[in-house]
Amino acid sequence: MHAGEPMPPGDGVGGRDVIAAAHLDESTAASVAATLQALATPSRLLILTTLRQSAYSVTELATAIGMEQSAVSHQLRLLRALGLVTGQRDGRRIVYRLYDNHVAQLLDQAVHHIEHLRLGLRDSD
Amino acid sequence: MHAGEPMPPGDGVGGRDVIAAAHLDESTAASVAATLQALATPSRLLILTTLRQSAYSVTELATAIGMEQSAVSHQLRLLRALGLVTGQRDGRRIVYRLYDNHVAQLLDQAVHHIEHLRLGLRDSD
DNA sequence: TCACCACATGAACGATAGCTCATGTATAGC
DNA sequence: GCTATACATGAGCTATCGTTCATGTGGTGA
Repeated sequence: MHAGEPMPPGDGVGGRDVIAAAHLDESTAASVAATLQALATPSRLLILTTLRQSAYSVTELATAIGMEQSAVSHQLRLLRALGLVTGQRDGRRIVYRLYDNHVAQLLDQAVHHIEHLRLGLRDSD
Repeated sequence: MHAGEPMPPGDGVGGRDVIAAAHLDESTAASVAATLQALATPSRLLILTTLRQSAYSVTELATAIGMEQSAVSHQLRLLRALGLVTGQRDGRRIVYRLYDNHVAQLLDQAVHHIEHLRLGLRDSD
């Protein structure tokens, strides 16, 4: 008798069933959280969604987003360490792009779900 | 083998094509980032993945995860404000559960993608 | 009504994040 | 070689986060 009922959270919105985030141990939770941190800040989210359209150099990114070069570089370092983007020299520039399709999908789905969630938000309490 | 090419993001795993995180304006980026912040911390991630299995009261959650009741309550307040969980009285307890299926899917897909990403991570630089 | 339980909430504190500023490193052109 | 460009990096500052501690609020049963 935990909480009343087992209550799987499905009221039928999506219908599509992914296997599970079932039961994370603390270390997995920490590592997943660390990667999600990368998506959890406006600046990095802008960097990633910009890179999702096409590859960009650091300066191009900075101007496109409206951040300073140094700030962008710092964030790119982080994103690289997390395996979300890769950089490749081209002359004196370094062209960054998303690491692979998983990153693009993670981005898309996150934005997709969150838009739906925000639509369902009432000013209840 | 996957880091080199351009990448139209529709080809891969799911087959289901979400529209795109295409070009976020700053305010959308901020709001999406705010929601993702909720998944970006070990404690909240543990709370959410626990609630994904079934509904729990605050005290149950606290013991299950190994946090203090106050800390859990603080985080639940945040998660509630973001529309990720809902609470409902049952006697003197308040039973929390995920708000809807979008939350569950967001959780699942995030964990799923990130596990794949972490598998592809080498100790490069 | 009174004690008790479950949860919420405000204040305070240490830790961390993201930015700017200044400087270092690598490539290209002269 | 020298200079300019493009990017990386370290130090430092401020703001914010997540936690704990103490206290408030609401429901329950004697």
